[in-house]
Amino acid sequence: MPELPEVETSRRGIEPHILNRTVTDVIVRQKNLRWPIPATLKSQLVNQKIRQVERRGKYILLYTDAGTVILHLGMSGSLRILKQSVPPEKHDHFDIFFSNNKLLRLRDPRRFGAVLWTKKDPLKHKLLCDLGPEPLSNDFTAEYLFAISRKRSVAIKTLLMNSHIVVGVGNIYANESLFSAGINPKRAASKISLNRYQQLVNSVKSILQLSIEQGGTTLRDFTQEDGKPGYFQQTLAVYGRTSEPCPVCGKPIKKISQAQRSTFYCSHCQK
DNA sequence: CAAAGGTCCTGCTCGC
DNA sequence: TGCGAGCAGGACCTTT
Repeated sequence: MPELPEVETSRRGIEPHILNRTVTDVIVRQKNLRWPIPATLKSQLVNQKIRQVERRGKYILLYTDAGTVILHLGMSGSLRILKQSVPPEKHDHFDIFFSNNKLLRLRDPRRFGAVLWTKKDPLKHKLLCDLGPEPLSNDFTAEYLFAISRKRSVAIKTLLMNSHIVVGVGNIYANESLFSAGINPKRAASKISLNRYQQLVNSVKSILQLSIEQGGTTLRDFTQEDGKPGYFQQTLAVYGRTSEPCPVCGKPIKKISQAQRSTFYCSHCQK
């Protein structure tokens, strides 16, 4: 489910319910996610107040005075705020209970997500310390992408999805951004001009920003039991549209595989 | 061989 | 030769 817009929307959705609330209990039903949920998490977290709810890339960070919970939603994870009386379902692996009779519940059928705990600055954690810039920040520029790509033979789409280059651009938005910028996803990253990188950076920023705004409207109420994401109902130009007409030129959208992910593009509009 | 919104890890090649 | 960077492929899982 989650690309950056949904992770950010999830962060915004849970924040008002848990900020400054005290953890009263932690329940782990299935500890085997991407990595095991630490056995000591409950003893570390209970009685702590959530001091900040932040995001770095697709990681959500719950800061307390004792340490920080690092959450990742993987491919299929979602977070809900629920009353404590709501019974868990099959893939509800992890709950944090709060003093306001609510709980934060992680559901993740494929279990590619993660729940970790660190006592040090989470931005120095192994998984976070080498991440690239936030795509919506001023650090993500055409000059940056141009410079970092000079010796890269990988396809631009693969580069764009590399979280060590820039965080938060998942498969949907890599496809959509490249279409919007008119760049062929197979093009070697080293063979793209500064001007075209400017187009790409503009596209990434505007598409992610729009998606966050849409996610914000559809995911606003996290207290409901079915907080289903809806932002991807938005009109996508190429993603998932194999053989459909390109919205610009009408030629059929092509589907190929790159780095074991599906790529959708228009061979006429994207060079 | 099915594909799905993620990304870490391993092992290889290449260039200095 | 040794070393690091870059890269491809495999791995992790369940559901439709």
